[in-house]
This record gives sequence, structure tokens and C-alpha cells, in this order.
Amino acid sequence: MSDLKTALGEAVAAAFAAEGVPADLARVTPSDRPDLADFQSNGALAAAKRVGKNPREIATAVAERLKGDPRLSSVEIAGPGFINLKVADAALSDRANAVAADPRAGAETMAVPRRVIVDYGGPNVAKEMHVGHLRASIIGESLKRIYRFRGDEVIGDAHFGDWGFQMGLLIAAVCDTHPAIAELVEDLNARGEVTEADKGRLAVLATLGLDDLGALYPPAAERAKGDVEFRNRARRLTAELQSKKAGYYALWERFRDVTREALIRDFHALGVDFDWWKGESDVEDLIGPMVADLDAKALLVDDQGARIVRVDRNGETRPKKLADGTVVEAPWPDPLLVVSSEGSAMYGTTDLATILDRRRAFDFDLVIYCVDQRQADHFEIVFRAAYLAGYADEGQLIHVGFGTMNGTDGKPFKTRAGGVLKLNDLIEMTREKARERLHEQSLGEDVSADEFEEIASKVAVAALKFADLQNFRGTSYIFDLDRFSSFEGKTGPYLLYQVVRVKSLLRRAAGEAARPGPVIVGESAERDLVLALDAFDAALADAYDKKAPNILAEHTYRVAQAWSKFWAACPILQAEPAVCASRLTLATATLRQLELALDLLGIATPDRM
RNA sequence: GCGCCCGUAGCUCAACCGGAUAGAGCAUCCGCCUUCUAAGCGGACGGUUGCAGGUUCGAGUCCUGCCGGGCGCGCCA
Repeated sequence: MSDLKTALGEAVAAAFAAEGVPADLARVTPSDRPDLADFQSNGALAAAKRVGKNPREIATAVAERLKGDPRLSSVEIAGPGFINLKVADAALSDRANAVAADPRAGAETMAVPRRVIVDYGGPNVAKEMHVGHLRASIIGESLKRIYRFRGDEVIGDAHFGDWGFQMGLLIAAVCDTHPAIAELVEDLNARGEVTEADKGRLAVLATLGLDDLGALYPPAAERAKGDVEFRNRARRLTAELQSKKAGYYALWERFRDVTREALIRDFHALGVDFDWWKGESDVEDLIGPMVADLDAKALLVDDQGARIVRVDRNGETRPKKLADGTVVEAPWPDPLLVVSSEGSAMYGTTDLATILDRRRAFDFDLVIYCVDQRQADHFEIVFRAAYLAGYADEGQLIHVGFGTMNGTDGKPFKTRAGGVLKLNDLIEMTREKARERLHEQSLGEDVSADEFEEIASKVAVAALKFADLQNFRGTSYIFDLDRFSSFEGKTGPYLLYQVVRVKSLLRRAAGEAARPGPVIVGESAERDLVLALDAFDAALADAYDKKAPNILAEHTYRVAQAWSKFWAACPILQAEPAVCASRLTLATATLRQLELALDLLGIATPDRM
């Protein structure tokens, strides 16, 4: 069952072919002039250029062939050669009935499913989530759901940042401030193992909360910048952790566990859930063999004491400014730094090993890295190295970058105090606004305290997510607190509100024993609603191809808006029985598609609000 | 220095391989609740798509140059 756009596209293509003009140009799109038509084809214009004929002549001939099509109520030529198509009410009714009967609300699945990993979120040990994590989580989660819904087998991986230099910093900071822990760690280090008898003593580690770690880390990172001795100590601790020295490892396990537990909870509250919480630490054991393999493949080169893989092709170079200000012609992209001059693995090394790990655990066709746009060069380098080493096939690794959330000054967002805004604080602020609003509606009187809180959370999350998802992911945008926690207009709560209205209507209809029946399209608001519903599959496919959830967000808003106009223009329960039945079916179809689409955006809907 | 991204209404953002009159929301103003949830609906106002050229029947979209902003450029991740 295809949508009207596709079906009409095929009809126009057939007419093109019959006229001897290239049928591949016969694309049908929703009309730019809804006052004139439902759909249009601009193909005659492009075809005219290609075959050297007058576009109006082609359009006229094609239109003549289309006029017999019972699905079309009118076919007209306008301007230089636009073919304007109006769909017959009967065809719209048929389509509406098909969408209403379809559990997928008119969305297709793909003929050839792929195996896809979506790497998103970017959580790190000891770091509470801040607004900067919002985009990575929201966009990645939505892409994961869209891909899965279209039929792919999809794994969402948090790719937990739990290894590396920050761990050394954190160990140093904790040992300096917690003498009891320092003592335990040293003791375990000295003995070289953790035994059953140590279980009780390990309880002291449990006193370390995420708050403590979050407070300790920033000053430690700051200190490491200026304090060479401290930095070297942290490096040494990092190396000792990586060699799994018992005390440090036990301490690190606490870091990892306490952070992961809190983050899983926070992500879940945002409607973000990962299939894998693989950490950088999980690929640590793969790095040694991988380096040996790269060496065996003669890809590793010694350079300034480090070991690198050159990824530039055929001597690609680019002028490059050095630290001292001089400009030299250097290979581009930069090489992948695999082993530092101190012998440790780097960021890119871990990423490369992660590709191997994923290949082993899940034989992917595609890995989507939903990560900040600023990492674009880094991924280009890692991907090239992976292709060179044969760890993935060309094109299987894709970086889907997104822009930053900026403040009104155009720089990455900071609170007035100059700090980062914690994600939990943002959610709670928005939730509080939702509670106030719900009290104004005096909804608190009708629902339980638990449901009240659940509704407030859903409203808050919908507001935040939709505010982000309606922007194209690739561009940076200005984060405005008022806009993100706004409930009117083109917002998440508006969408929820339309869903709630349908649900309310259907509850009432059930009470009055009003039953849905065949759709008979008549009113213009009904036509518009069916046309909006019909566009679901195209929006999904486009969002999928472009990896751009904002396309689906836009579609969802249009359906909600068409529903709201329909609601205002067309009485439902008061209508005569056949019309009432038709409109109830439209309402049911709208509800299903809205809830599906919102779910794909990662937005859950309440029953009332 | 080189590279990538961006510049659209007062503000925040859209715009389907280049196509008709560049669309939404917010803000401002005017209407609409004795009828299914007014977090709504209708209407008005608002544009030289940063500037200058070029390609094209046709450019916000493609090309060149300039101006303005953001980001990146091996031993952090």
C-alpha cells in the first residue's frame, strides 16, 4: 500500500513514458500552492530542458493522459509547465481508510534491512549530564528509533567514556581528599588482589557518590593544566589503572558503577535507553593485538617518538600553521595517533579498537556516530584508518554531526553564573512550569498524585525534546530557556495536547456507544487532514535518508495542526451518524500516527493534561 | 595560515534532485468558549534570504569573490 504521492508519481511517470520523455523526472510533490492543487509535478520543466521541447507542450500532453485517472478530480497546467493535480474525494477516502486500518499508520518498511549501530549520548564517568548532552541523546535516540521502525536491526550504544587520563586525575583527587579510601587503595595495591576478606572494607568506597566525583573532577582537571607534578602523577596513576593494579582498579570500578547507575536513570527519565553500555575500558584488551596487527600490515609509522597511521591519500596536503606560527605544507588529514610517545593508547586508538569490538559482537552494515560536529576531522581520520586496516568497508562508518547549543552570545551555552546548566535542573525547572500549568487547569483534582507527576514529566520532556528536534541537527542554535520551556505554539506540549484531545474524544465516543465507520471525505479540513496523514511515509524516509529527525518533527507538527483545525471546524459526536462514524475513524487514524511519530521522536504521551 | 559549518521577518527556526506568491512559532494588534479539553482556532502586521557578480527559461538553494559569526587543525577525550 503506497501513499498518494508515490501512487500519483507512478501514474505521472507512466504518462511521461507514453509521451516519450524521461520518466525518471516525473516526480510528484505536495503542492506549493494548496489553493490550486493537492500535488504537483514539475517534471515537464526538467524534461523540456533534456529533450529540447517546449515544457508546456509536454505538460499538456501528459495532462491529457492523466485526465482519465479516476483518482484525480482535476489536472491542470499552470505557469511555465507545472502540472497541478487535485485528488478526488473518493481516492482520499480510500487512502484514509487504508491508513486507519494499518497498524503502522501508513508507513512502509524497507525491502532490505540493515544491521546498524548508533553510537550516541557520550556520557562520561564522574560527569553529570548537562545541556550539552541533550542534543546527542535526543537526536541519537530518535535516529535509533526511526531506523528500527523502518525495519533495520539496530543497537544503541552509549559508548561510555570510562577510561583514560581523567580516571588518573580522579584517582589522585579522591586519594588526596579521602584518607580512608587512600589507605584501602594502597593496601590493595600492595597485596595485588582483592580477596573475599576485603568485601567489608570495600564498603568505604560506597560512600563515594556521583556528587562527590562531580565536585572533585573539575578542580583536578584545572590543576593538571598548570601543575606539572600533579599531571605526571595522574598520568602514572592512569597507567597503573590500565595495568589493573588491584587498589586503583577497585576504586575505578566504583567510579564506573556509581556513574553508570545514575546516568541510566537520568537517560531513562529523558526517554533515552541504550542497548549497550559498552565502555572504552571494554576494548582495552583489544588494543595490544590491534597495534600488533596494524604493525603487521605495515600501517604503523614512528614519528616524533609516537606511533601513527598515515591516512592521507596520494600525498594529499594542506598548508598548516605550527605552534610557533610558521606555515608548512603538511599531509592532510592528520595521521591517527595510535600510541603516544609515553606508550599509551589515545582517543582514536580506542575508537579504532571499538570498531573491531563491534564488528565481532554485531556484524554491522553501518555505524552511525551521533557526535558533536566539532569531531568531524577526528572521525574522518579514524574512519580512514579503519578502512585502511580492513576493519570496516568503505562507507560503513558515518559521522552524523550536530551543532552546539549556544547562548545568546553565540558561544556554547553557559548559565548566568558562568557554569554549565545541569540537565536534571533543566528538566526540573520545566517540570515545575508544567505543574503550575496543570494546577491552573485544576487537573490535580481529577488525577492521582502519581499520575499528576507523570503528566508533568511527560509535558516537560516533550517540551525540551521537541524544542531541540525541530531544528536541523547540523546547525548550531541559540538555547533560549523560555523557548525550551514554552507550552504554546509549535512545541512539544502542543503535540501532546492534540493527542490528549483525540483520546478524550474517543473516551467520550465509547461512552456514547458511537462507533467508527468508513471514511467519507467532504469538508476541506477533512481533506487537509488526510493529505497530512498521507505524508507520513515520505517524511520518515526522508528523515531516515538524511538522518534528520527534524523532518519527522515537522511532519508530526503538521498532522497535529491539521487535526486541530479539523477539530475546530468539524463537529464529530454531534454530526449525523455516518459522518460521525467517518470522523471517528479519522480521529483514530490520527491518534495512531501521532503517537507513533512522537514515539519515534522519543516523546511519550499522557492520557490527559 | 588552512579547512568545515552558518548568515532567511523584531526574536527563534523551516523550506522536498534549482520551480509558482520564501513558510511556521513567538512577540504586537483584532476576533472566537450555552457544543467533543481555548496548552486551541480564525484574521492582521511583518522579507532586497549578509554584500557583489556569475550559471540558468527560473537561484534562499549551484559557482566565484568579499563582509560577519561559530568550530577544528597529533601526544585531553
